[in-house]
Amino acid sequence: MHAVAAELIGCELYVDGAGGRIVEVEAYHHEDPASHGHRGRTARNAVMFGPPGFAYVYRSYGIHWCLNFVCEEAGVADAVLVRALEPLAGLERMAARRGLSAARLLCSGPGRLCEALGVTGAHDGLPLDEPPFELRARTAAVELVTGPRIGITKAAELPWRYGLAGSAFVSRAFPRATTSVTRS
DNA sequence: CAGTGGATGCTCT
DNA sequence: GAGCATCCACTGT
Repeated sequence: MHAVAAELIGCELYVDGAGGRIVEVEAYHHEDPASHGHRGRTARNAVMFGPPGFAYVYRSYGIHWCLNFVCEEAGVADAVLVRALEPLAGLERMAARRGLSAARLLCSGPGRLCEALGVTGAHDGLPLDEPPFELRARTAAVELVTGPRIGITKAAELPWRYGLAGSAFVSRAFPRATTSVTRS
């Protein structure tokens, strides 16, 4: 799961052609109290318990949608929350859906990103390697930043938030940033 | 800038 | 009935 999180930074994600480079994600482990999968399978999190490579989409605070990548084999509810993208394609459609034009704010947050890409509960359980999704692996090594996850109360100290070092499109700056370089 | 509070709906206790 | 893996507008410096 951490390997998947680190691997996703720098990849490109599109939904119906709109999207960009993944610059921020968070890892959620099945034994992690902050994870939706921690308390066992329910109607909402059922997709987390399925095979990897599928989208787990849930409603957040009654208002926003959040998109996760399911990791690990079926039965192990690990997932990676996609928190921010650097917009690269479909800028006009994303701006229209967000009611904004500032590229900076189009996809810099899990709720914003889903609104910009048009991701909703209808995408829950869909495979991420087939339309409307498109996922492109990165072609070069990237420099990673890690830090505590955002907006949670349980296990808030775990440094399981991953970012692309120096990106202006992360949802929030990484405090006390420690960096590391991945392989491509 | 930083900090606060409201919107809003669904899931789980 | 509480508690959210959020965002935005508004306040006061």
